[in-house]
Amino acid sequence: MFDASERTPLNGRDCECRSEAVRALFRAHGLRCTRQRELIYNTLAASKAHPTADEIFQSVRNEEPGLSLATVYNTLDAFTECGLCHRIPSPQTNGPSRYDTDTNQHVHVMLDDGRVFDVPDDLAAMLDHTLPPSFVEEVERRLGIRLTGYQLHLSACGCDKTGNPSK
Amino acid sequence: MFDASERTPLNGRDCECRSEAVRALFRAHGLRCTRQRELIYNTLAASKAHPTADEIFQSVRNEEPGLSLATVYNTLDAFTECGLCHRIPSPQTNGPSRYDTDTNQHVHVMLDDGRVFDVPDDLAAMLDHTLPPSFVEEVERRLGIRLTGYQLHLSACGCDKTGNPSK
DNA sequence: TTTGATGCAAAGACTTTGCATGCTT
DNA sequence: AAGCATGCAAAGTCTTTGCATCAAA
Repeated sequence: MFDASERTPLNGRDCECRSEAVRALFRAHGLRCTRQRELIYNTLAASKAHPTADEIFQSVRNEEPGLSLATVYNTLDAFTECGLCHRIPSPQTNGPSRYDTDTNQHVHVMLDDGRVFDVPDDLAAMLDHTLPPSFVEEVERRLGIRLTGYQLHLSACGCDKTGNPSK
Repeated sequence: MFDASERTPLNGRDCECRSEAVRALFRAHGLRCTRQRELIYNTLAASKAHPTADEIFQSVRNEEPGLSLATVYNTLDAFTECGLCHRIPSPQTNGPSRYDTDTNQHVHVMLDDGRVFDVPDDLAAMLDHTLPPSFVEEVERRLGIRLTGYQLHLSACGCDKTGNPSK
């Protein structure tokens, strides 16, 4: 989609020369355009590893040494708030949240070590992704709540070369 | 199952008179029997609200004023470790984990405010709970991991009297 | 008696917030 | 010029850990 490595080598202060597509995306979502936000967005979008706030921070810091971790958190909040990314809470206690610009419904696998993978779409298609409307209605009626979404979480551990669970 | 309110009124220091069933359960799971653990287990098992460590702490503190929050955490870890309960990580950032002695597979609804409900079994039965074996095999093969479990999480918000989403 | 559990306080991981300054609009 | 974003440090929430003491096996 937007690849951090595609940005111009004009690593300067002049924002106007930078990825107009991202800036348009920000405007469309009511976000101000700042250099920090662009870098953070590009880094997040370029990764398939569902990076943590700190991982993004470390990565962007190379190009933007003054960057603050608080800004990364604030920015990711803003993105999440306006639908530009999803926050994936950690399944571990005190584990860091992870972020994903792919806001389409998809299935995540959470590893015991905290990593998160996407299940490839062709595999996910083997599952029935739809909740029966009657189920949704009944749950809402009986629990007095309004369902807003759902997620299938697979749990897993990594494997060694022999295919046996590691760790 | 085990109801805290069913315990004998001998609220004394003599453990031998207390719920032998729970003590047997602990032994069967390789856990030492202590007054604190019994109280914590009974309180957790008596609740359907998926209480947090702190909620359990507050509740047990009435009968066991010396109880430490650290002990509650340590105990819940021990329970979780040996399969006596499940830990439900919070979907919120910095939100407290919740605990559940019902270790059967069941569907949870996570409210935006952090509460967790069980979906009644008769409703959950409307869903197909099984992952196709071919799906599991393919995921394991292509991602190089070993699937250990899965969970369907519904997201929801509470409703006001009119059935409209609240908050 | 040996080993593990408890209580306390301190530390730890992650995230948010207050406030002065600076950049966007 | 007005208002939101940034950076920094401090604070906040939840959880874990070190250590001396105590209870269970």
